[in-house]
Amino acid sequence: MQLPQKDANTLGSDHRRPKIEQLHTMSKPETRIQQRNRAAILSAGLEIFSQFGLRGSTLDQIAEAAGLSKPNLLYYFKSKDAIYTALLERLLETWLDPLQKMDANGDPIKEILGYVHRKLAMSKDYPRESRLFANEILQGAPHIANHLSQDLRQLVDEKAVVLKEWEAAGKIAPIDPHHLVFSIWAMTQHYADFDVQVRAVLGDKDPFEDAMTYLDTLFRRMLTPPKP
Amino acid sequence: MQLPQKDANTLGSDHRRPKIEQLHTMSKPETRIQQRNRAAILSAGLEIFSQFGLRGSTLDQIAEAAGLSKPNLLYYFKSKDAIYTALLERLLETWLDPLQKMDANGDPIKEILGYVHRKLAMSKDYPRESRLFANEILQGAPHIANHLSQDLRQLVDEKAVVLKEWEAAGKIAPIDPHHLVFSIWAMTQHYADFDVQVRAVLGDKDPFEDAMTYLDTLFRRMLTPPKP
DNA sequence: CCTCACTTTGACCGAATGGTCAAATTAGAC
DNA sequence: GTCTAATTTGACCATTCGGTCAAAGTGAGG
Repeated sequence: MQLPQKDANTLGSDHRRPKIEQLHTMSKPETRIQQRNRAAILSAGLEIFSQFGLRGSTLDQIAEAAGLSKPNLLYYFKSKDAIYTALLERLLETWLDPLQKMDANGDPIKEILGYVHRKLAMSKDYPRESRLFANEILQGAPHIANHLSQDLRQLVDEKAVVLKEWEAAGKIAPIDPHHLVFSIWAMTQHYADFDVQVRAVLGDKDPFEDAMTYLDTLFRRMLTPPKP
Repeated sequence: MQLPQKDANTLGSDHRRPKIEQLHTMSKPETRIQQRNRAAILSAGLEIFSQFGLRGSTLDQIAEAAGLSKPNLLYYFKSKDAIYTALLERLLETWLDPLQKMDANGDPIKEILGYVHRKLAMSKDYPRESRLFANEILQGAPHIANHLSQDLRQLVDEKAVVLKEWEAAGKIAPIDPHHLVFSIWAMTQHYADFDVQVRAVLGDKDPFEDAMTYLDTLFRRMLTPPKP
C-alpha cells in the first residue's frame, strides 16, 4: 500500500534535494536513520493528509502516526507544508506514469484499455494517494497549479494528437480526445475518491472487479469504429 | 449561483427545524431578520466551506463573508459544525433530485441522457455545492454516512431495477446499472470538482459545452442496443 | 573509551481559533 | 413614546497548533 520507493542509489531526484538541504549537511548521502525516519514521516503524512487534508491534519497526528516526537518531525522536514509538498511531488511522477505508457505504436483500443486498467489499478492499490491528489485539486491546486498547466497539459496534448491520429486512421471512432482523457480520470479515480459512497450503495462487495468489467465494456463500445 | 431556496411557506422541512429549536423561540415563524441572516450565513458558509473544507474554514472567514460578527453567527447557528451540517442537509435533497426525475415510463436512452444533462448542468451551475459534497465524501462522509447507505442506496437500487427492465426489453444494451450510475456521477461531477485541472489542460475555453457533446456521444454509443 | 556529529526531546511561545457572556442596541407591538 | 423581546457586539477565555530552542542522548569511527 506504499508507492514504490525510489531506489536510494538513484541520483538525487528533484524531490529529495530539498530535504537534504534542510538538514545540517549538504552533500553527504542519507544515513540509515534518515532514510528510515523520512520514509516513516512521508508514510504517516500520506495516511493523515489523505484523510484530513492539509489544514485538517496536525503535526501531532503525523508525529504519532510516524512514531516520532513533533520536534523530531521538524528536524527532518522544516514545516508541515514541507511534508505535504514532498508527498505531492513524489506523487506527481507516479500519477502521470500510466498515461505516459500509452504507446502510439500499439493497438489503439488495446492501448486505451490498458491505460484505463492501469489507472483503475492505481485507485485500488493507492487510494490514499488518489485522495491526497483529489483534495489538492478540490482546494484549487494551490501547490501544483503550475505543474498542471505545464507538464500535465503538455502530456495530455501529446496524447491527444496520438488519439486523433488513431481516429484519422479509422482505428477508433471519432471522439474529443481531451474529454476522453477526462472521462478516464473521472471514472477510475471515482472508485478511490468516492469509495465510501460506492460502498454505501453497493454494500460491502468489492467494487473493483465489476468496475473493470464495466469500464472495459464502456470504452469498447464507445471506441470501436462503426462498421464500414 | 444559489440553490433555489425553498419557499418560506413550505411546511417545516426537516432542515429548518433544528435552526428554529436553537433559537430562543420554539414555534414562531422566522422574522425577516432571521431569514435574511440565516440565508447570508448559509451562503457565506457554502462559499467558504466549499473552498477550504470543514476544518480548513474559520468562523471569522464565514462571519466576514456573511457581513456579520462572529458572536452573531453563533446566535443563529450554535456551532461551526451546525452551519456545515445545515448546508449538507439542504444540499442532499437537491442532489438526489435529478436522478429521481428519471422516468421509468419515458424513452430509456432519452431518460438516461436527460439525467446526464441535468447532472452536468448542476456541476456547471452549482460548483460550490458539488465541491462541498465531494469534500465530505473524500473525508469519509462522517456527517452523512448513514444517509448514503439509506436514502441514496435505496434510490439507486430502485433506478437499477428500472435500468434492468429497459435492458430486458431490449431498449438499451446490457450494462451493470450501478456502475452506470457511478460513471454518470463521476464524469459529470468531475467538471465541477476538478475544474482547475480541466481548465489547466484545456486552457480557458469553457469546458461544459464540449463536455455535454462528449458525454452525449459516449452514452449513446454505449447504450444503443446492438442491431438485431 | 572518547569524541564529535547526528539525533531526540521536554519545555515553551505566540498566533489562531471555536466559543461564551454580559452589556448595549434595535425592532416592533401597543 | 414605552416596553419587551430580539439582535448585536466588544471583551474575553481555553484550547489547539505550528514552530523554536537549548539541552540531553546516542552511534560510529578512531
